[in-house]
Amino acid sequence: MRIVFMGTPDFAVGSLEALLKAGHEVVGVFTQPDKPQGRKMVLTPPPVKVFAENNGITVYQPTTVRTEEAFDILKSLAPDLIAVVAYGKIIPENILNLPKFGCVNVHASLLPRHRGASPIQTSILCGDKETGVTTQLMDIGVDTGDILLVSKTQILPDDNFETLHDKLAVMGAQLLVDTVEGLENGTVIPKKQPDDGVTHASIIKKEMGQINFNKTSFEIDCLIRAFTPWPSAYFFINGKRIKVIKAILGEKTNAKPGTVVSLKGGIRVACGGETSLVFTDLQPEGKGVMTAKALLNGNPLTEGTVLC
RNA sequence: CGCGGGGUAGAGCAGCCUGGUAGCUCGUCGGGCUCAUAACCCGGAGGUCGUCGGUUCAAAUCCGGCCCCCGCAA
Repeated sequence: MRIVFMGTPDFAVGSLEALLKAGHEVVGVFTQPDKPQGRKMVLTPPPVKVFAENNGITVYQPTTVRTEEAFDILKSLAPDLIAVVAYGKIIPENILNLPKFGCVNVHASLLPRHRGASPIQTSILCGDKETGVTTQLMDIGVDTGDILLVSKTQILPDDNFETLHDKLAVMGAQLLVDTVEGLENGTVIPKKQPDDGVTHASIIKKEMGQINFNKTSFEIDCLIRAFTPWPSAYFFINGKRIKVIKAILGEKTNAKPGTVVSLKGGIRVACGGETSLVFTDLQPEGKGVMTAKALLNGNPLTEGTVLC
């Protein structure tokens, strides 16, 4: 099948690769423009662009696809289907209606749950036990299109954004190939999304990573796992930001939330609901990731200190 | 030229301003104590102080170049 692929980050690369391996003819790739990145603000191409170029596929990087120019390009590519995976732009109606099989999107949640920008983080943040990937036939709304196929998986207690992201990227790639095949031979029937169970996953802001010790240890642990490795959950010691990379749930305590109750096996802090959380791996600003024990070697912290 | 922290023993840090003996906590090795211990006591090993050059009788420390790591911002 003639396919135009739209996608940007790592998450999308596997899907593009899978389409190629499945023997589809990817006639063009749309991805976000190169952006300055990192400490030196070096102009960096998105992962999908790098992969596409290495495979000899023409890459287009319009600032927006809401132009006649972009539409004309797509028209001339004459795709049977457009595959959209974490592209980062909203596709206008005229493009949605262009390909014979429409625009198929891979979304990293079980729609209609967690529609929107950050399904992976939000599913962990909410403490979901189960998640997955969904392919949908895109319509005008954000992630409101008819469901094509679904693939489920568990969220393990020690899954963080990175591990879950990688897992879902692989599942998503396979699901996309299956979906395309199913549409082609007519075995996949679009199904309207149910009206109940709709939730939204908002854009992640760094401030959302600040730990509120009044929440329960489970809620805080979910925040840590959802935000690792980016943008990280954090708190402050003497005005210095400390990122929490990893924590484990601790025993009950009736100490005031935020109080350091023990330094054995990690930094054990009292949380809301008489729970406690043990920070085991942390990263002070300007430093690398280190174990709680290492942090304590050079930064004497006493039991009873109240963090915020 | 975006802002900033840092590179000293296996780990985390101090020492640098006010040049001259290499320090602390943890780990590690050996010994001791204890019913016992992530406990305690005694003892030991382990460092070209990121790199190159300069100043000096003398540089971890002062000066200049370079490499690398990280936080913020984007």
